[in-house]
Amino acid sequence: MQEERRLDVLRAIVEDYVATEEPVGSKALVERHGLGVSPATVRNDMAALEDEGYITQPHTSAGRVPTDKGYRLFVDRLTTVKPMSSAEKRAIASLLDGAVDLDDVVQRSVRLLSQLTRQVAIVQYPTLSRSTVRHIELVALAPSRLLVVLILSTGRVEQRLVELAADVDDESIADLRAVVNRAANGEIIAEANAALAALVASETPVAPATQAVVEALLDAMSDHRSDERIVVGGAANLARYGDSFDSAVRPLLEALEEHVVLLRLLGEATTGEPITVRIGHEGPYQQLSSTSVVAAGYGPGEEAFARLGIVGPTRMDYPGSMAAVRAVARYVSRILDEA
Amino acid sequence: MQEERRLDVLRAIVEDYVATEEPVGSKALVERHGLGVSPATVRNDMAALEDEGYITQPHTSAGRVPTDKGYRLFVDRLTTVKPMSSAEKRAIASLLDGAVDLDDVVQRSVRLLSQLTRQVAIVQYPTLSRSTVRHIELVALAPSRLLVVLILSTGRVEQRLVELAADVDDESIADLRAVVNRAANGEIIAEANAALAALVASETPVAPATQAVVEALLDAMSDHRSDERIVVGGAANLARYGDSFDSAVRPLLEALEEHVVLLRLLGEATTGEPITVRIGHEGPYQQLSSTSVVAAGYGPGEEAFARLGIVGPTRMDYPGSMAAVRAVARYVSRILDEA
DNA sequence: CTTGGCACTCCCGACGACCGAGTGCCAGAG
DNA sequence: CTCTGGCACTCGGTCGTCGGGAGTGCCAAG
Repeated sequence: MQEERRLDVLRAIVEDYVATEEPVGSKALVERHGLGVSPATVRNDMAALEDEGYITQPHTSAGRVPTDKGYRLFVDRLTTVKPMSSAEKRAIASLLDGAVDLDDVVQRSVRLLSQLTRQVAIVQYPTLSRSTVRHIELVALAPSRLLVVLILSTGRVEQRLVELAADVDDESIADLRAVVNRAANGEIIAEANAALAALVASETPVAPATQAVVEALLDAMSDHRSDERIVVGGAANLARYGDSFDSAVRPLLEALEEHVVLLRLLGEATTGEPITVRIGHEGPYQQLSSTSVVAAGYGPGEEAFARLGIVGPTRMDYPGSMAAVRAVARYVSRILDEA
Repeated sequence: MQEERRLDVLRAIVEDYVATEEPVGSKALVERHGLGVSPATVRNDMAALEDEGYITQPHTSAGRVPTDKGYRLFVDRLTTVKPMSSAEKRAIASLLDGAVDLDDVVQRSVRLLSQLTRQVAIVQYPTLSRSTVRHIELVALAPSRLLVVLILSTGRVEQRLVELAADVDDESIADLRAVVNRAANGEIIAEANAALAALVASETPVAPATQAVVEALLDAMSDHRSDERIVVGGAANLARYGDSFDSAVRPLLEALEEHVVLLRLLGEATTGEPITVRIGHEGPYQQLSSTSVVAAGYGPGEEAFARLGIVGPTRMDYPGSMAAVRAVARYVSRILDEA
């Protein structure tokens, strides 16, 4: 009974603090939220919550502010992700539906996320590792010069230029095209990789052209650069941080330049929980101890191909952010599914 | 004679103010720079400079600060672009030489520029308009679904997905491929555009597939998005702005999100002056009246394909920035020349 | 367990004084 | 005519003081 009210108090503190950015006191709390008790009672609850480490006061005799632990409890137990309004859903759908290619999808998603949450948004390009090979095309640019084009299920296209020692005719190119497509098409990258490697190993002696093309394909598949690609947007929202410039904005601005850091922030693409929240010090970087990350995996089918999310101050609107991230992740997944 | 000393005073004021970020007074000036006159003399000169609008004082009886007009005079007449040290040149060369493709060149240039100048760097992708068509590839993803791939001489690859009303067989795809390649290969974009358009116009009746593919190609060629593509880096340097957060950082952060704004800031790629400086209010945006832009065109050959530059506070190190921008523009041009 | 009362703490903004850097002006020297 | 030293003046920034007010913790009573 009292336990329940305490949680109500914590929720009220979090909501008020997020809204006002100021430490919240017992009196203001009972006024703004309709908890039917007196300030004194709330004070007792606050003292208990402080003992348990959910809130603190910046100075003796000021209002209370949630701790990271408090936000954690709030996110885990005191809030449900509120679904987007149908108007918002329509806006999301219409904005994303106009996308013409993968780059465009990613760009639009970043923009959308940052506008919805008014925070900095991050979208990782779909990684190669879980996608499947849709088609391999060989184009003869010159008699001894092949363009190898690898088209993946996510819509990514990787290309490699191959110089051959000797000229090849159209027929053998067609043969080779058929061979590599038979080996790799429809397979996920890892399988395709193995199949192509086996192709070279089994064939004796290996034709030089086959050798060269397969090498180019393996190279294209293992290319880590596309795994690491990340797009950031909404940095202008940092301007709203107001105070706490040095403690929050500066390290975050630096982090935004380091895509490796961002990748770690987004975390691993897990198949379990659809949405992850990292609050303040829970993240891997001490300098970002006053920022939180809300992220989700996305991708066609069941498994997560890549991640997207937002970064903001620990004092942020978690329910809203979570809802936005989830919604965008779903729509993007759906679009990738259709493509 | 006195005129000359006045300009010395102005130069000293600009240099000191850029270094210290504080209004500079007559006494400090004669101490730090070796002008062999007394503070009182300098004061007279300052009064004259102020009358002419080159400097102002923030409050009565504080030091002087250069105006935009003062910076302009400084840039035009009081400074020469100092060449980079050979160590810096080597660093630039080694950093840029490792680039593997166009994307990589652009990425590295941004990073380099922002590190050299400690400002926000902007690099525009080379525009399509001057590049030539290297190859067009059609890939049947499904019987009624074609992937159109356009490969340009600059290394850019544009792709479009085309949905056809009816299925097409491999043979007609091969025919179509041959037709469009014959029309466009080796031509610069404008010519290719015209040739393809003529293709559709001459053929009667136009096959629906041809129509659709040509439309996709025209779209890809005239796609303004790749003209507008811009990469920004070094936003973390904004954190050093210190004061003037609202007046300078906020609008700049917002501008960085709007690539159209950045394009206007970089200005037109002119063949004349190799390097342009826009100081404060000289730019097209009132909100950015306390930021300056140093930019230069770059590209293979004589004519500028695209632009790159830096954006920073009006109170910035112009000689250093100009040197860095010029150096990077030259090296990038050279690399594109070789490729 | 809740509530009203009460004394206490301490942040914050206003007020005022002081200090010092910097200026403008003037009269005198070169 | 130009430069210089002197001098009075201005004014922004800093520091200490000082209430006001919001908020707290504790206690005794319901």
